This record gives sequence, C-alpha cells and structure tokens, in this order.
Amino acid sequence: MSGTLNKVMLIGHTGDEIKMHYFEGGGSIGRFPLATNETYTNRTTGERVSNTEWHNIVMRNKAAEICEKYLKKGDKIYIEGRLKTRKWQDDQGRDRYSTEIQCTEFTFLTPKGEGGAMPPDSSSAPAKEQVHTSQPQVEEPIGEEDDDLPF
Amino acid sequence: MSGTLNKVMLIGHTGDEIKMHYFEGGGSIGRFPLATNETYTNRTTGERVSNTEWHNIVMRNKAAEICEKYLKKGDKIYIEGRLKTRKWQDDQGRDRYSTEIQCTEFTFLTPKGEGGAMPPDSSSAPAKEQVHTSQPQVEEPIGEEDDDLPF
Amino acid sequence: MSGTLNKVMLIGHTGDEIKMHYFEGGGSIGRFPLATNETYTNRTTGERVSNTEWHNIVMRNKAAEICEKYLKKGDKIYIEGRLKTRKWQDDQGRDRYSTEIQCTEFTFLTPKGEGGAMPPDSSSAPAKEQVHTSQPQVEEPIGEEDDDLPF
Amino acid sequence: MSGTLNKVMLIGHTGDEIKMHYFEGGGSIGRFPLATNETYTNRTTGERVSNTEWHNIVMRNKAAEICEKYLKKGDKIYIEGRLKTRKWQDDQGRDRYSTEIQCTEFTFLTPKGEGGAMPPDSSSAPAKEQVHTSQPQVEEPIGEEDDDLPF
DNA sequence: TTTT
DNA sequence: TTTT
Repeated sequence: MSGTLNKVMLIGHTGDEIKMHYFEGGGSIGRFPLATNETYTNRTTGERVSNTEWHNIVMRNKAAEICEKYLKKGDKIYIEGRLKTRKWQDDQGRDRYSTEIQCTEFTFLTPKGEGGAMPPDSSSAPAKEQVHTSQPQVEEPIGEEDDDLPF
Repeated sequence: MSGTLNKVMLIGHTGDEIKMHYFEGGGSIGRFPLATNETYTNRTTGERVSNTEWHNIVMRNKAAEICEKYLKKGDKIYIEGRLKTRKWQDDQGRDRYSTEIQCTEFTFLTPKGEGGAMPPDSSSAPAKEQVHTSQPQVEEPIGEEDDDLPF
Repeated sequence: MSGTLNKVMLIGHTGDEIKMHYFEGGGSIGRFPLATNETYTNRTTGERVSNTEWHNIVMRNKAAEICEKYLKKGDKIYIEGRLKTRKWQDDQGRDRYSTEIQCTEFTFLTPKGEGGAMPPDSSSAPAKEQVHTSQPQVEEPIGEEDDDLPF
Repeated sequence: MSGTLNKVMLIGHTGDEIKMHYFEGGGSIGRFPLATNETYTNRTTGERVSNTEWHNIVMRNKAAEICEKYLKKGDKIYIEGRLKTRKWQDDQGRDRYSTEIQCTEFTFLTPKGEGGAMPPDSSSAPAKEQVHTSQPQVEEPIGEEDDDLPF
C-alpha cells in the first residue's frame, strides 16, 4: 500500500561517534545521536529560550560503514530518513517505545581537511548494495542518456 | 543556537479525531495519531511486507481548532512539523519518553464535499496568531509588491 | 563534489497526461505539467489573491511508464525530485533555459477505484532498474533483518 | 485554493553576494545564485560525472537584509522556499521565463568566527515583519505554555 | 493546462 | 487506530 509519505530531514551535530553492530550475514547497523537546536523569544517573558533536541539516527550497511570511518563526534551532518518507533520490553516486562530516524540519505556538512582522515570525495561515495542509504546527489543518477534532447 | 534543521513531512491517514485541550489563557492544543504505510518485497523470502507506522501529531491554537472542526478520522492529510521528544514519569516514577511531531503546516488531502461540513476554502484558512501552524500556501505570502519587476 | 542538497517536494494536480518518448536502448522519458496553488490575502488591499504555479515534471523509465498507465489529467500526486535547468537554443539561436523537476519519487494521491484502471497496488510498484523513481515507501526497504534487536 | 505543496530545500554554496533592491515603501528584495552539485558514475562508460546546478534565490525584507550583512560569496547555506516561474519579455518582445526559489526559511552553514563579521547568534535572528523568511528554528516558536503537561 |  |  502507499499513497503516504514518511520523511524526516535534519541538519545537526553528532553527539557521539556511531556505534556499530555487525551481522553474521555481512550486514551492519550503526546508531548515533544527533542534536538540533531551536531558539526563540518567549513572548510572555521576553526572554531568549534555547532548546536542544536529540534524535536517534540509525544507519545500515555501506552508509553506516562510511560514517564509522569518517563521521566524528561534533560533526555537522544532513540526514534524511524515515520515522520508525520500535517497541521493546524493559526489565519489568513493560512495553517501551523508542523513536528512531532510519537514514536513507546523508551528506557531511563539516568542512574537511583539518587533520581529518576524510578523502576528497568520500562524502559522495555511493552506497552500492543499499542504494538509498547514501548521499542525496549520489543515489539518484537520473539522466545519463540525454538532457540535451529537444523535448 | 542554530544552523540546524528539524523537519518532518508526512502524508498519512488519521487514526482518530483530534483530542483537544483548552488552556485558560485562550490557547489550545490538540493531538491525533497519523498512520503512514510502507510496503516492500523482502529480498530474502520474496514475500510482500506491509508495515504501518503511527505518529503522534500535536497542533496548537488556530490550527488545532481547524482540525477539530474539519478533520475526520480516516482523512488523508499532509503534515509538516518538528520532532520533539517529551520526557515524563510513569506511575513508578521512571523516566519515559514520547516523540511527537509538532505541526507547523498542514493541508487537507481528502477530497471534500461528500456530505462533509467543510467550507469551500477552509483548508487554506490562515492561522492568525500562530502563523506557522497552517497551510503551506497560506503562511508564506511572499511577493505582494512585484514579481514583474525587471531585476 | 557533494555536501549539497537539491530537493523539491510538490503536491499538485496534473495539467495533462504524461507525454512519453522512448529511446532505442529501451529507456524512456515522460513529461507532464503539475499545478500548485497558493492563496493569501493581500495585506494592502485586503483582497484574496490566488495564484497557480506550473511545474515541468520529468520522469524516466519505470516511473514514467507507471504514470503513462495510471496517471490521468487532473489527478493529485506527490512528487519528489531535483531541480534541473536545461539550456537550449530557440529558432534564432538564442540561449534559452527551462527549469524542470526530475522526479525521484512519487505517490498517487487521487483516490482510486472510481472506474479507474488502477490495480490495487500499482501506486507502490517499485521502479526496478531505476530504484529512485518510485514510491517513497517502496524504495527504501531498510530493515529486513531486525528492528527487534536490543541495541 | 490549496491542498497543494510547493517546497524546495537546498544546501549549496553562494556564487555571488546578494544583490539588493530597496522599495520606496521600506521593503526590499535580494537575489543571489546558489550552486548545488551532483556526482555519479555513468553506468555505460564507467566514468565519474560531476554537474553543477545553479539556482536563483530570492529573499525579501529582513531575511534579505540579514544576508546582505552576513552572507559572503562561497558560503554554504540551507535554503527553503517555493518555486516560482516569472514571465518577462526580452528585447524582441518574446516571452521568456525564469524560475526562482522564493526563500521562506534559511540557515547559515558556514562556520563563523574566521574573521567574519557575523555575530554569535545572527544566523538565528528572527525576521520580524515577515515571519517566514528566517531561520527554521526561529519562526516556529511552538510550545511556550507547556510541553510538560500530562496529556 | 489542474484543483477547490 | 488509518488507508489501499
């Protein structure tokens, strides 16, 4: 079914490095926290309010491995993904819920080269086996035949 | 602080009508669940998988009141907003977290007129006091002076 | 290069059916116009203003063919894509530019079944060879292994 | 009318400083070019292809003035806006069209402080008279009363 | 050229 | 708890 949309777009700073978990079959999953900020002036008190929101980012396979290599704590990153709320049981057997952003695209926004290990073009390396968990500009290689055709 | 982005865009169906709460000062808040669906073919088993994801939508003031009047259970709606995770205590005093989408814009997608109470243009009524909780096309009335000027 | 984002998200009504062009190699391309509307109250005159904006949508391969089959003039559709400005020469040899939205994802929003030819699940048919020109919920089949794992 | 969506989200680098135009009534408009990049590997030839796409950004009033002060050529910026195609006549009286992005929100992504004139918090200064042409995190000051209430 |  |  469909006719629905589930999309999240974040620009924020990582609160930690990615924590990886490798599957036997060769797959992998990684998680890290991402912080976004909001500031506004409270209309009643007139004071400046500042809030930080933390998001649970989940990446898989190639994308996760690229982040393991190149994404450092504090880096700025653009994340696109889908909201997913996982259900789990706490130690008392109670249902608990945790909302995550399953990343489908990302792009590094921290300028490179300052002693970092990042190669010139790593931020746009395609995530091959899992096409969608990668760079926006990378995974949609539309238009190879033409774009010059007169129609 | 800033330089960050926290944006959610959903198209889904409401699982219930909006539950309103009115503040003494005149403000109001409303909540309703929104369902999005995803289907894909499991590559290993080849079977068709279908998942429903539920989102907690939060609206305020004018926007909430428009939804109270016109949004019915099962309606399709576009929601734009921000992710916010609220912390609360359960009856055992344990910290619990609930992630919500604070709606900043919306537009009704269910065709009207089939016996509905919706006025011709209600889906684009501006939410005055809270400019951002309204229709995309309504709140950004950019460009009244020109758009024909030669520059 | 990368570290950039080029994303367009539209909900509108098609102004015409898709015009297809088939390549010899088996590929195809299709184009159709999409209308979005905006209404607002002119603050100076107080009058209600209504504008229609027309967008040039470009689809390829599987996605284009799905639209050729099922998308009718006047249908409502969600389109996600990238902006691309094409350069061409008019009959006087002057440079002309045309901005298009190269569709990477879409989902039909017009309710089906009213005499339409649309099969139950066509709106979520995956665009195989070109993974990204398809349904949002379809192309990102993240998470087949787990989502129940305790980490 | 409504029930439609017209949204563009870009992260790119400015190709020039903003060109301002001031109206007599006190309003202002500014324009600058923004570059986004895409790279992919041509499947047929196997060669790496790199394209730059240029976008015409239009800002108004407070937002334009903030960019005039603080946005430098080459800076990275997040732009959110609406697509609008303007019609104009060339010197031969022919109809010409130019597609622009009318900015509704933005956030600076270039790290500050490197000799720049940018104050610590300028990137989140609210654009008062025109609420929507400003920072994402600024213009939607939802939730001043509570967020701790038990419902 | 769409839709409400 | 929605929808197709």
